[in-house]
Amino acid sequence: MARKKVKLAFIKNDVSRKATYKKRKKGLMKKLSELSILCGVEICAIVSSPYDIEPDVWPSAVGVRRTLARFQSMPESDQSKNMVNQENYLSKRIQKVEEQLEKLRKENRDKEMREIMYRCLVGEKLVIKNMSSVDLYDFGRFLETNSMEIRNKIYALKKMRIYSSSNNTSKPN
Amino acid sequence: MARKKVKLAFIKNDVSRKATYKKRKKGLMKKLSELSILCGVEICAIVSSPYDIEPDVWPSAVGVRRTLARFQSMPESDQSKNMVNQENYLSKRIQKVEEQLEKLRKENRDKEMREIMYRCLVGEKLVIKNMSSVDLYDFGRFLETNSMEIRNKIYALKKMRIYSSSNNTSKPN
DNA sequence: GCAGCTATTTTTAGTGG
DNA sequence: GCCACTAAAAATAGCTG
Repeated sequence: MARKKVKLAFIKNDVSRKATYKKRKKGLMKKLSELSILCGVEICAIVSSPYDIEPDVWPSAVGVRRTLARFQSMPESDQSKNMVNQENYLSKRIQKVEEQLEKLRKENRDKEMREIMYRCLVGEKLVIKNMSSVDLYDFGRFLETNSMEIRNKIYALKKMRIYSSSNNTSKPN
Repeated sequence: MARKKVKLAFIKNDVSRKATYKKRKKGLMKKLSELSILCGVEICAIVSSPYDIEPDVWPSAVGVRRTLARFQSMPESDQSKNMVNQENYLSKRIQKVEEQLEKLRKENRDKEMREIMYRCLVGEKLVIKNMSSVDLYDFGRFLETNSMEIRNKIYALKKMRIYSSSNNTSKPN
């Protein structure tokens, strides 16, 4: 699903088949994890491939057997309260770290916008011309939400320039 | 993953949890199908949810039993060798996210320094005066490691200013 | 509750080191 | 073979009828 659309058929090329397998297995495991965490459902999966001698199992041999047991309609229940706790604990940590990440990303974006602003003030007219459309869009939004602050800033800067240029002969060269 | 980023945590709202479950189960089944077709591997999955009385299985009850039979016929030690349990999987993700965080922090630092630089160029003399000693130290290091780039930048900026100010009457006011 | 819509996020095919 | 990157493709959260 990228760069090129692939046909839904066995990939003949050994190298790319293996590469695809590894990438997609990873993605699949992530999806399994997300579904079980988001919705609190019991899932198991087994992937037997020629690339790994042993099959990959989700979430664990025990979990698989447990879910299998239910599948075969034989009641057998909770032995892994412990695991659920760990799961909760770890997903909370992920959540926390991802929140930090998100915050930092926002800050980062803001700093970028500030840099662009200053570069404009400094006279780099090309800055905006060379921005990608996505960045331009963001910059527009940034300007909207910060217009007051920026106007004040620009005003202050102009005053400073006027002051400094009337002090020393600012005649270009 | 759309309209809004969702936190990786149990969805408390019953309605949206069910909706998410149905959408994601569909997506998961599609992914399972694609992986098995593209790479010719044997996969099975079982999803037991409170929303469906019968668990959903992929690819079919027969296929599941076949894969499971193979899985169960191997010694237990082998079964758990390749186990991808929540704990391992999630801690790997945490690790990765924390790496991203670190990278972003570095970028952030860099952007701050750039902002300071531009603010200096723009004429805000007070910037440096008001910096904390820690920041000043960092800024010094930033200047050292980027001096060449900065010198070039400043040179270019000076030329631009001269050009633009000799073009339009840059008389203050 | 469910089916369809899209803005947005996430996944991934191809690529180069 | 593995990792990081990026453009393109796919999945999906929140909405609407």
